[in-house]
Amino acid sequence: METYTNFQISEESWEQLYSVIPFQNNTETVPATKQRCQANARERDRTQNSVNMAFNALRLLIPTEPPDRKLSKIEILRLAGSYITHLDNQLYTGEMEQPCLMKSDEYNTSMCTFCWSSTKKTNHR
DNA sequence: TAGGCCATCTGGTCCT
DNA sequence: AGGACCAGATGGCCTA
Repeated sequence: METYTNFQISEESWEQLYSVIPFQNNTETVPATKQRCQANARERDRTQNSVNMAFNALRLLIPTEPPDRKLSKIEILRLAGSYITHLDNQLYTGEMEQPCLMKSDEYNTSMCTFCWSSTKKTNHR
């Protein structure tokens, strides 16, 4: 049994589609399928406009080296958590005099990723 | 080629 | 009832 749900179908295309797809019962199956496709479209829209935009916004707040480094979603979440910890450390230890001691896996140093990143920025000036 | 990542679909649950 | 949210499944793309 083939499925026809992997298409993005515009509202205008539905009438055309009804005549092509061999639905068993046009009065019941088609409206249900149409509802499903509408739900799919909403979900697509939600993922693109809500979830992904939120990830993009969060990404902009995370300093990396290089700054435009591509991060996956899981990396964004993990680094955001690390960054919060880093900022928390900074809050309690004062300014950048004392880099916090979280280990950076990324650079294999004893300095945390964000202290490392801001040190590199400073050195470039 | 295997593994990671992502978009999309789907059905279930919750909320208004 | 309909929409939002969520998690699991699936298939495609990319990279080491």
